[in-house]
This record gives sequence, structure tokens and C-alpha cells, in this order.
Amino acid sequence: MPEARAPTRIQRKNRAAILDAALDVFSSQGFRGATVDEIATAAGLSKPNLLYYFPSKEAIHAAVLEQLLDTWLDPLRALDPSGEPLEEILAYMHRKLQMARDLPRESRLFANEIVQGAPRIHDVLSTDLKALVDEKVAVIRAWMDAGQIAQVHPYHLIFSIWSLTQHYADFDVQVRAVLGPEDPFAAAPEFMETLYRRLLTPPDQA
Amino acid sequence: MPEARAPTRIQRKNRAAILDAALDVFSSQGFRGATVDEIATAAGLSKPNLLYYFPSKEAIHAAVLEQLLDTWLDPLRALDPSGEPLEEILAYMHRKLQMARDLPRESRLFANEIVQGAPRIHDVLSTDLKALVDEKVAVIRAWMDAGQIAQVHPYHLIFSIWSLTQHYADFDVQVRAVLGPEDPFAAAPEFMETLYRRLLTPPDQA
DNA sequence: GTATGATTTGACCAAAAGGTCAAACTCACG
DNA sequence: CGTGAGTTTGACCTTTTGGTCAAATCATAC
Repeated sequence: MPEARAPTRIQRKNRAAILDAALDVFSSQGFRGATVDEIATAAGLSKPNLLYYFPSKEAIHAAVLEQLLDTWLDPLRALDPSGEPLEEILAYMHRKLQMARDLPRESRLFANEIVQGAPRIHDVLSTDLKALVDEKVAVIRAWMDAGQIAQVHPYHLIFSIWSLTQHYADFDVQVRAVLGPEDPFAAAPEFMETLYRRLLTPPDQA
Repeated sequence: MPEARAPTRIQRKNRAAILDAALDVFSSQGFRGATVDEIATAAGLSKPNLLYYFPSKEAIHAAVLEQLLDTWLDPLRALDPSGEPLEEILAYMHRKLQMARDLPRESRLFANEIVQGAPRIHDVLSTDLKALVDEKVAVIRAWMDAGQIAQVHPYHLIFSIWSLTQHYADFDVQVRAVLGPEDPFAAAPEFMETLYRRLLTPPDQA
């Protein structure tokens, strides 16, 4: 493995190619189903060459996952406590939906990992993720208590946003099989906007 | 493999044990990640003994999946066109939520398969599943046109029920990591009931 | 242009995994 | 209680797979 010194041009190119190829393969086959050879070929490298850049399959997976987690929580982080409550939540939902459309591989990598019990990221979930969610739930609860949005279980509200948006990436093949030629992302935003407006509009504004 | 004649007592017992063990292993590791040895051990059999009952790993997987699909669509089939619209949809949602709670392994097996592109059940999705959904969408559309429930995209309505309910099974580990000791299924039914009542109650009844 | 470190690869290894088979064992039934 | 069908398994085979290594090739700074 190359030293931790300044990476060369070739190192940057190959590392990026490997991570991209690994995202492809891991997201469509899962960790155990992916083979180092397949990743190497997808990256345009030989297997020993790939192992020159990463010491093991585990290490590749960890690197891809770390890179993913880094950006995966950004939409929630961006929820602004000083914004207009309903619009903030809707904007968060739309950002997540964008990510499902634009980064489906990332979503599926994450789904694969969680469905199989999250053996490699359980810690991050119960520390970093939980902390972030707890923080934002406090914000949402304050909005509810102030009557700015309707009272619903805030954690389940967030789960619902995760589940509805990621469904379009993770279950893409099923959604398309049922929907036929219609683009899932054509009607999804409006449907979800309607759903959350009706759920969260406070009673006195109905 | 035993003949297709009347199965013996031992055959029934072992086949059942194998299918149950396979559901365990496939749902938590995916097809490629599961090993025949692991399934055999979980079923209390030796590997050659397991292969006496099923000719291959593929065959076991196919059997488990077929058994699953058989029951997976029952809740939707039971949607009654002559029932009270909103209550019918809520009842469907509750049946799906029950399944997520009571059959999480089945849900995760399904999720694993779909996330990885549904290589083995794509046909069923675009024929049987699509046909069933099309049929029920027609019913829902009629209810909407009659003003008995609010107008929303009926396909996305069904996707939302799938996604919200199965999330509690498929992403169980994440939900619990965020929620802490609280039982996810304690608040989920009420949350979802509220959500769909607000989404679907027709405007003139609001 | 050449020395030096970075990069690449063919050949190889050991472990894991799907599957086979003949021989041994068990069970149900007359 | 013996017999044939049904069941089980130890030993084995082949392929796949993660990973190693020494030797060869390449890039680039001097």
C-alpha cells in the first residue's frame, strides 16, 4: 500500500477508480457477494494491482462506506432550526429524494449493509446517527409544541422520510416493474409533498 | 432427492427445517453470502444430507422465495372493493405492518433480493405483482373518482405503504439504534394511521 | 538519459465453498 | 426379525476466492 505521504497523480486516479468500482459492485452484490476480482476488473486494474492500493477487501469496503456516511447525513444536518418549520421539513424530504435519484448506488450500499444487520456500521448508527437525529428531533418537537406543525411522533416522522425516499432507490427494480414505462421520479415529489403537507399542517390552519 | 411421491414423516420434518434455516441464513446474508454448510448446520443436518433433499443452493433459495411470495401478496389481495374505502386502505396498511413485525425474516429476504436487482424474481414482479397492483389501483382510483378518498397518485400510495411498513423490518437495526429502548412497533401503528387518515380524508370532510 | 521510487503483473498458495458418491445406517412393515 | 426403501455421512473432487511475492515495467526528477 502506498505511503500516507502526498499521493501521486496515479494514486489519486486509481484510488478513485477503485472506490467507484467498489461502490458499483458492493451496492449490487453486497459485501459477501462481491469479489475482489470483479472490483478490480470494473476499475480497469488487475487484482494484485488493486491490492497494492488497498490491503484487503474489507479495507475497500470500509473506505467506500466511510466516504458514503460522510455525505449521507448532510441533508438532515442542513435542517435549519431557524427556518420556517413545514418548509424546512419539506426541503429535507426533497433533498433526500434527490439523493435517491442521483445516488442510488450509495443508497443501495447502505440498504445492503443495514438489511444484513449493519455488522460494520452499527457503532456509527448508535452514536453519530443517533446523536444527529436526537438533535433534530428536539428542533421538530419545539416546532410542534409551538403549534407551527401538527403533533406526530417525531422519530417516526423522520423514519418515514428515510423510508419513502430511499424506497425509490433501493426498490427501484420493483417500482419500475409495477409502474411500467412511467418515470418513478416524475410523480414522487408531488405525492410526497402532498403527503407531508397534509400530515404536518397544524389543525388550526386546515 | 426424494421422489415426488407421498413424502415421509422424516421428509416433511427435514424439508421444513431446511426451509426455515435457509430463511434465516438467506435473509441475513443474501444469496451469495449464504453457504450451504451454514444452512445445513442451522437445520441440524450435514451438508450432503441437506443436498439429499434439495439438489442445489439455488433450489433451496427458489423454494424459500416461492413459499414467501405465496403469502407476501395476501394483504393486498384482501383489499375489498366493496368495503369502506378509507378503512380498507388503513386495514391493508395495518396488515402489512403486522407482517413486518411478525415476519421480519421474510421481509428482509425480499429486500435483499430486490436491492440486488431481483435477478431471480424479476419476472414475477412484472407479471403477477404488476397485475395485482394494477387491479387494486383501479379500485382505488374508482374510490377517488367517487370522492370517497382524496385524489393522490394511486401507485405511489401503494409504494408508500410498502416502504413505510417494510422499513420497520428491513431497517430494524437502524430504527432501534436511533430509537433506543423504545419498541418501534409501539408508536408505529398510530403514526401511520394518522398519516394515511390525513392524506386520504377527502377535502369536503376535512 | 539514467537512477530511483512507484506501479504493474504472472505465478502461486491456502482456505472456502458447491457438489458427488459409495458405503453405512435406520426405519417401517409384512 | 428380516428386507428393501429411505436416510445419513466421511471422504473426496473441483472451482472460486482472498491474498502474497518476486520480478518486471514505468514515471519522473535530476
